[in-house]
Amino acid sequence: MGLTRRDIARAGLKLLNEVGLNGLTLRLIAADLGVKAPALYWHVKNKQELLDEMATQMYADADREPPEPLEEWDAVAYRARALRRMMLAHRDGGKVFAGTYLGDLSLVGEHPFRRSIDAGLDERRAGQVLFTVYSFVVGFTIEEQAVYPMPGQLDERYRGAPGGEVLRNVDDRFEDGLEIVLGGARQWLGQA
Amino acid sequence: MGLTRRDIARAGLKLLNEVGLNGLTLRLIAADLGVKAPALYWHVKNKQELLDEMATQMYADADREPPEPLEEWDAVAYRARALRRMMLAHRDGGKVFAGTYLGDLSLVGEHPFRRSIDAGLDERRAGQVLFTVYSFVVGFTIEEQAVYPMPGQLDERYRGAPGGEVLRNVDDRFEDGLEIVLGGARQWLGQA
DNA sequence: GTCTCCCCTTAACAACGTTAAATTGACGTA
DNA sequence: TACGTCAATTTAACGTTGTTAAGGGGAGAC
Repeated sequence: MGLTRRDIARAGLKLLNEVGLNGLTLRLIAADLGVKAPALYWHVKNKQELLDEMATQMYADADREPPEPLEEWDAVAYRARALRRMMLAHRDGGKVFAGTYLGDLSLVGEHPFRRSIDAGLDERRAGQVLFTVYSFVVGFTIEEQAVYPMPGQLDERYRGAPGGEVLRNVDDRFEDGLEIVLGGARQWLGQA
Repeated sequence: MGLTRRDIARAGLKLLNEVGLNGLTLRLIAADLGVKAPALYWHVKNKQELLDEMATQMYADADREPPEPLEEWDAVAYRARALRRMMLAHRDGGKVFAGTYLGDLSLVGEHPFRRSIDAGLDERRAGQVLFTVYSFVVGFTIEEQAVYPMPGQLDERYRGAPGGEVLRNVDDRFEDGLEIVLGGARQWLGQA
C-alpha cells in the first residue's frame, strides 16, 4: 500500500509552493513522502514525466464545471479565469504547465460550444477560438508570474522598474485582455 | 580584449539550437568560446543572468523596423509575427524568452500607437492592447514549440496524438489567432 | 622594475538526476 | 512450515552540473 504517481505529483505540487521550480528536487519530494529518491523511479520514468504528471494533476484540479450552467461565452470566460487561477495557485505554475502534453483540449471540461457545433457551427473554428483564448491565458499568466512569483508579492528585479504600466492592477489587466480576445472571437465566429 | 556578456549570450544562443535548453551547460558554452567555465562568472553573475542576457539578445535581433512604414495595425501584426519568428528561430526559444525581464514593452520597436496617442488615444489602453497581443504570441509559440521543437519536426510524444486538430497547419492557426486578437483589440480601442 | 588591476585557470564542493544491485516484506503454493 | 515470487524500496555509486575560492599571467602606469 503506498505511493502512486498521483501521490508523488501531489507532493511535488505542495513543495513547489515552498521551494519553487528551481528548488524542486527528487530527493526533496522523496523525503517529503518518507522515502528515498530512487524509489520514485519505480513509479515514474524520469523527472520530466513527474513534471508532466504534476501539470496533469493541476489541470484536473481546475476541471470543475461552473456552479450553474452558463451561456457559451460566459462558460469560456469562466474557464479562462479558472485556468489562470490554477496556474497562479502554484508557484511557477505557469512554467510547469506551459508546454505540457495535453490530450484533447476543450479548455477544461466539456466543449463549451458543443451545442452550437451540433447545430452547425464549424468545429474547427470553434477549436481555433478556444486555442487562441488558451494561448492568451497561458502567455499572460507566465508573464504575470515572472513579475509576481506569488500573488501579491513583487519580484525584486521589478522594483522601481521602468514602464510601471506593466505592474498596474494585474487582475484588471487580465480582464481587459480577456475581453479583447473574447470580443474578437465572437466577431470572428460570427463572420464565418 | 575578449569576451563580453554579449559574446557569451550569442554563443549560448548558437548552442541552444544544437543541444536544447536542457543540454545547455556553462561548461559547454565556455568550451565553445575557448575558455573554462568559471571564466564566465567574471562577466555574468550566474546562469539565470546569462539566460536573461540571451533573451535580451534575441529580442534585440527581432527589433527591426518594418521595411516600409506601416499603418498602425499592420505594424502591430508585423511585430507580432516577428516576435513569433524570433522565438521559433531558436530551439526552446519560447521557454528562454518567456518570463524574462523586459524594460518598457512596445512589442519591439517604437510604440506603434505613438501617433494616435499624441492625437489623444488613451495610452493605458493602447498599452493594454499591446500586452494582450504579446501574451497571445508568447502563449501560442510556447505551446507550438512543445509540439514542434524545431520548425517542421513533430515531437515524438505527439505522434498519433488525440485531437489532431491541434497539429493542423500551425502558421494558419497563428494567423487565425492573431486575426481574432487584433480584431478584438480594434473594436475594444474603438469603444473606449 | 615593480605595482595594480583585469581576466582567466586550476582545484574543489555540494547537490543533482539517474542507474545497478542488493534487500525487504507480503502472498500464494507445496 | 518452508519456499519461491514478485512488487516496492534501499544502499551505493557515477558522472555532471552550477558555483566558489584561490592563485596566476600579462599589460599598462608610475
